[in-house]
Amino acid sequence: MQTKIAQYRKERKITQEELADAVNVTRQTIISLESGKYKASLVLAHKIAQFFQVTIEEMFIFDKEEENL
Amino acid sequence: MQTKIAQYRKERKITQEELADAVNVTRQTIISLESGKYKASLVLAHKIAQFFQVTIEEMFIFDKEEENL
DNA sequence: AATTCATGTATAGCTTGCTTTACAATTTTA
DNA sequence: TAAAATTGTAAAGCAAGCTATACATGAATT
Repeated sequence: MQTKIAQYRKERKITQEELADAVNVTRQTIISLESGKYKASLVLAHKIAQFFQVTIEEMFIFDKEEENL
Repeated sequence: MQTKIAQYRKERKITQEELADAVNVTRQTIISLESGKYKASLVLAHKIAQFFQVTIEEMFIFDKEEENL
């Protein structure tokens, strides 16, 4: 899974810490998500997408093993 | 968090087992999601939403503690 | 009434998301 | 260039998602 978190964050000139605070997780969590170390939970994904005013599907890009069809 | 999994599943006359097989988890997992025992992972949420041809946001309803605003 | 199908409960165990802390490296700014 | 801000790495530990298995209940069909 890839995410556009870093991209959107930089576009809007928001630091990892600001984002972390906004969605109520630690900076470590943001770093790990951005670097692909692990995947966000559904609720966190929702919070992040909402913060950037986009849908979850727009923010997180699933790859083929993660699809059904 | 609430989900429309059971609702959509019944509407389309799909059994828990069929859904479980379709998204590659056990029936237990579907039961637990439907009964609110725990929340789906992002990838599983995506698979389920995709199976029913809806967005994640349409399938999963977040409550206020899970929002930012 | 007996069988079958769909749903539900319970539990032990593995994996992974997330936290916390501490420290290192890189970039920015004064 | 020195200080400050931002990003990164590492590791131990807790909590939660998910599996696997086994058994119970209820509805539907014959």
